[in-house]
Amino acid sequence: MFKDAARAVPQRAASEETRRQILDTGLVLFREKGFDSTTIREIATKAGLSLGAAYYYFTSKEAIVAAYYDYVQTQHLERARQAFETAKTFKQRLLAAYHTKIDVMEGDERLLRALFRFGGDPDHPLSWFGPASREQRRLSVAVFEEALGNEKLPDDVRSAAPTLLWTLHMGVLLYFLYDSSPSHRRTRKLIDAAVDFVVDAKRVATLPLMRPIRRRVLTILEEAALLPTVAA
Amino acid sequence: MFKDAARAVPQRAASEETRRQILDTGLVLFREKGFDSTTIREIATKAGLSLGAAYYYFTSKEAIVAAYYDYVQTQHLERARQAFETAKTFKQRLLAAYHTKIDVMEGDERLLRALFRFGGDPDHPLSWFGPASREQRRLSVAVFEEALGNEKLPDDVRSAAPTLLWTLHMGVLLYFLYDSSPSHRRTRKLIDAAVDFVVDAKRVATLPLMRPIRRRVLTILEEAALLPTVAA
DNA sequence: GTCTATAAAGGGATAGAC
DNA sequence: GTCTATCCCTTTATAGAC
Repeated sequence: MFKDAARAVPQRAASEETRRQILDTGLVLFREKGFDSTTIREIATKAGLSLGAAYYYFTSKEAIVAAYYDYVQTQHLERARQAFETAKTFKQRLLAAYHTKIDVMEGDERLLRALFRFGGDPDHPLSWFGPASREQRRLSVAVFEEALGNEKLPDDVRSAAPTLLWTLHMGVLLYFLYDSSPSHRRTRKLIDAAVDFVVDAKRVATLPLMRPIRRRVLTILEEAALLPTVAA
Repeated sequence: MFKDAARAVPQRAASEETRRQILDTGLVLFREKGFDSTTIREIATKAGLSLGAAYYYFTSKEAIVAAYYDYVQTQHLERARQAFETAKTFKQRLLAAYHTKIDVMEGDERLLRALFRFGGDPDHPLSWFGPASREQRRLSVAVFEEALGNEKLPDDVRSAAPTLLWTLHMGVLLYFLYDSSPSHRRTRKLIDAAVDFVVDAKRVATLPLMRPIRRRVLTILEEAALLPTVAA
């Protein structure tokens, strides 16, 4: 994830091994004790390395968490695709897209909180919306693009939908982070309800009658640069 | 803002003066150099005090930024109320509520980014949604409650609206933080467009016909604990 | 209650030797 | 690639002046 997540692109297998060692150790500790309470010194020691060595592989503590999100992204795409194969309806595909994301992240809340922490600050390289994380975001949005499949949609909706679904997904993640219900039941329920809403909204928004209103809303969002621009 | 924003409730006027001195100096430096690059040592020195004195008044660096948000809150309420006095329509009141918030914060983006940074992490005392900031949030929502004025609204809408408007306001703030257009023109335009949308949405949502759908959506949000519960 | 001076623990990040 | 040493910072703590 993000610029400088790794300082070195390791050349040898041994080096790749060391990197993985630091990452895994770091994740274990982050999960156990949270982000703040875990020190790089501790990670390095537990991984059998010196402090400096850890910094050779990761430019900062955050970079370790960022690398974790790369993993989440890969996993999400993989699991979602798998689910898409058997999902018949649009609704089922949407449900799969959202639920698989939570599946991947379940158990890692403390870690994710650390990640989320830097998201709001545009100055920060780990910002959710900043230029440094563009590629990450693109991959994240792409899953929702795949979820649309070959659903018949007006052009403007098709081009806006992935970003809108991704935005909803950010909201769900935020909810997830605060959700202390057993097995994240509340998050699961919220996803189900949200997907129902999306399906309804899609039905209404794609009515020919609704085109002018829809265009007006989408134009506002485009002008605000909140959506990729549609060719007029 | 938040628990422990100030360690001491000052007793003497002189002491209040010192506190203000630290706060002001801190804000100047934060604005100039950002949050990370400013040290408490520097704040203390420039304010003509010892390091210990700074810590006597503020438990942490964040606490200084948090104190700034107290000021934003106070200013927002004051300016919004002033604008409400001359605002005739619902739309004008909404516009006032959103624009005055930006008015107060304009020029302080770097500072706000530092604040925002901790918002997403529920473990953090400065979280936007956590229990520690409950009172702050209540005050922040209250402005939007006042914006509703004596507008005629169904009970369920009236009780949900302030929180919904506040949520929109959080979105606007996020946009604001990323908005580098001159004079934040884009943010201003977005607010105008969003308020138009809200006014339309209100019109539609309060149609007697829409009651069942409205109830369904509000119930989902209530069950997700995203809204204060309405008496059935 | 307000503040100075000072020390020390602890951790992020970096420089430079090997 | 890896290590040690070091810097600088936050934060806590303490002793005492006024």
